Amino acid sequence: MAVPSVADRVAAELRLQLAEGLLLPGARLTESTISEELGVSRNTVREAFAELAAERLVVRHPNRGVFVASLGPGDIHDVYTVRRFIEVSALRGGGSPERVAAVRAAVEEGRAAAAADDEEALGTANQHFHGAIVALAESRRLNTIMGQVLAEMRLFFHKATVDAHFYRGYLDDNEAICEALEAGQLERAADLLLAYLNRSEQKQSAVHGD
Amino acid sequence: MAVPSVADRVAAELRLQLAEGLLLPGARLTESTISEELGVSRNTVREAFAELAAERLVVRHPNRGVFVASLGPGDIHDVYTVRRFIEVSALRGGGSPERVAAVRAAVEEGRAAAAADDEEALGTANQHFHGAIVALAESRRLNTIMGQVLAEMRLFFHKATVDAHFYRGYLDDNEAICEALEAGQLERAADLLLAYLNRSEQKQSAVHGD
DNA sequence: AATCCTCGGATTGTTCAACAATTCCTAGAT
DNA sequence: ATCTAGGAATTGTTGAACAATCCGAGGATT
Repeated sequence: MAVPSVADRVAAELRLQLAEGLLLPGARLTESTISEELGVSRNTVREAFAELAAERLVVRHPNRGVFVASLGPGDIHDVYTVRRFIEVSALRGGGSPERVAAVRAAVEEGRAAAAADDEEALGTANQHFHGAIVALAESRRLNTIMGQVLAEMRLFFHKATVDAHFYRGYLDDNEAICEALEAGQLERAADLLLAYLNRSEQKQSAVHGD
Repeated sequence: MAVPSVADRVAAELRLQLAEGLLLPGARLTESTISEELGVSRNTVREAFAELAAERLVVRHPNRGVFVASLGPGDIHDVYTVRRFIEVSALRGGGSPERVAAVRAAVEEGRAAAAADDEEALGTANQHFHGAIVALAESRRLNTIMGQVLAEMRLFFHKATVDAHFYRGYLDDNEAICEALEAGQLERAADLLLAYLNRSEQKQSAVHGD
């Protein structure tokens, strides 16, 4: 029951292609093309665009069309500001044992990916880790906000992952943060996470525009 | 230039009616009615609905229609959780003199409204106050998130404002928080705000369902 | 009387076709 | 080289149509 609407499925398909890196930032999405490509009406594509635009994955230029969102230096800082606010607060608040276990699971997922030399899996494991931190707060709204932010970041992380060992250095950070969390040293964990985010932002803005 | 699209104008009109309390939570919005009422196509109304649904002002029940969002007890707690995370972090981070001045301005706006016995204005002044706190962070994304949260709250605050002096008690809280901020006592300001939010949540969940 | 069933009526989900408005590109004129 | 005028292409919006789904009102059954 409760089959997702066609518009939702189109949006999901586009989200997938965006995450996959098939559609690069700045690329144009023409309604008619997608319409016939997916075998749906132009109007339905339009509704899907509205969804994606609300999630900031796509930008609408009136009368010009929709384009894959491309984040400038200002946006990168902005995204990290949101992450600092939400993730650090969540970590400082701690969480139930199950939620803490989920954080630990994400760390192990990262280790496994590193052992298998799977950079792709390493990246998603890292995102799971930060998602699990926000999930500590048990807030539906914060979870969706974080989900959108992570989706936004996937958009321009593709450039970064060219550097094979990009996420490698984060493994120990995650481990340390997780240990502090498990030990109940919330302030310390929060400080570690904050430092991590600051470093990550610097790296990112170094890779991208100035 | 850059005339907003018709769909945007419809969405804006509905947003207005929602904030105004003309459309109460749970009310149904039929496409055809709004369509002829505003003299636009049903398809356009549909796009407007997509916008509002993304802002959580409205919920879509598949094949049943869209309804004005109504927040249950869990949602109230959730909204306050988001506010605690974002507002407190923003306050703790301080801001530029101009942004601090904006917070002060919101406090004075509240005082003026109280002097004029205008409960309506008092409510919006209070929202300006909290908006100004988030604005300290100078983050576009945090501002829009906060805007959506405040819009969500306006939806069910109408019940509360029946009590004529509901916001009255907040005036001194805001004053104290603002003074601490101006004095650079950020931790103290953050503590005050946190206490305020906790009290406010209790009041709200007392007024609404258990 | 209460429950179940069926059948219309109404509304949503989706498509299609059309047209105005706008942008972009190109070719020609100055 | 710059400017202007067309013209093609795309978006924005409308209107109508139809299938799918939901809801309520009676009727039949126990």
